[in-house]
Amino acid sequence: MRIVFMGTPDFAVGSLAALSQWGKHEIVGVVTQPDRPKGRGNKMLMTPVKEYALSKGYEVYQPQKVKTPEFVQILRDMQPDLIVVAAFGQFLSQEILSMPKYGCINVHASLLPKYRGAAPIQYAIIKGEKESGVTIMQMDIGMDTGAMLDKVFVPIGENTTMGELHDELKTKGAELLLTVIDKIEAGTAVAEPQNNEEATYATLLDRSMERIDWSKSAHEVHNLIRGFNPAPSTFTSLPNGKNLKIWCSRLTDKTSEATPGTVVEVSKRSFFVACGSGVVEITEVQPESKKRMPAQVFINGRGVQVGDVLGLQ
RNA sequence: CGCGGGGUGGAGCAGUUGGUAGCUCGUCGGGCUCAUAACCCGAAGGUCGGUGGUUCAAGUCCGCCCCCCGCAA
Repeated sequence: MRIVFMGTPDFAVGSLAALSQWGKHEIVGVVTQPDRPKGRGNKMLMTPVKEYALSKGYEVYQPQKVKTPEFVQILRDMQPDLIVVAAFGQFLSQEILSMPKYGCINVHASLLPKYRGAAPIQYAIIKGEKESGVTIMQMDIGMDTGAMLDKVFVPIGENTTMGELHDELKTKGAELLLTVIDKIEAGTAVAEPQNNEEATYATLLDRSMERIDWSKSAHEVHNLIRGFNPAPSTFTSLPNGKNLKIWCSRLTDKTSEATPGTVVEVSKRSFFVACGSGVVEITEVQPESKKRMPAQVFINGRGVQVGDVLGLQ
């Protein structure tokens, strides 16, 4: 069948690459977000999906809005039998949803109806979930509200980071996508409606969430740190007023009455910070203007001492 | 030309008003120990990012270049 793929970040590349390598169906177009100025120097950067699509020689489209009559016509000219969407970042209109013979399906990185929305992988970890997964659904006009076609489950360990979970969901999601497409083509796919009562939302991440609130519990702090690793990462402030990114932590069974944010112990390999309840061990950091480094190395350079209080500014 | 911070032995840092380059760790050798990421003794290892310049003298001052990073979008 003729497939149009819509996606933007690295997560979507997993699905596009799987379709490409599969080779069973023709990818007649790839739609992704427009290039935007990003990073130091504000250079224009293409999306990961565009980069991959170009390397495979696919036609790439980057409309500001797919809903415009102009782009809808372009889509129609592609004569898609199926539209596959993965972390695209734009809403589709009913006109587009009903265009392909087999409809539009979405690869979503959570166990719907939980964590509908933009940042499902981060939220699953921040909320301390023990399990997440990928859901493939038929799209409808709502945000991740369509009937579910299939799911794959992935366990989340105590120290699993967002990056690790992301990579696993990307792979598992891509595999699942191929089996679902087979079922759709064979007419054996079964769509199960979502229970809206159980829906939760993973709203867009907000910059202010990156600052660690040490008055929260050690579990919450640890979940935030690993949920934001490797992006956008969390930070706190040092006594000298400079910021310190916190990349990696471990839970401990220590306790402390010290003010939250206080460095209560500095060992050779890491340092320990008091939280609202419990103590977290910090194992990897990044000072301003420096590369990320193991806490051990930071300590060697006299980065922290017992008694320092983090997060005061 | 978005704003800003850095490049000093393998790593992370210090280096004051320009005048023999230090610290913590690692590495190597030796010792102690049931043992160790612990402790003790000793050793190796640096043209101070590059390039011009000022000076009797530059890691330290000035110009240009290269690389790295934080913030903002």
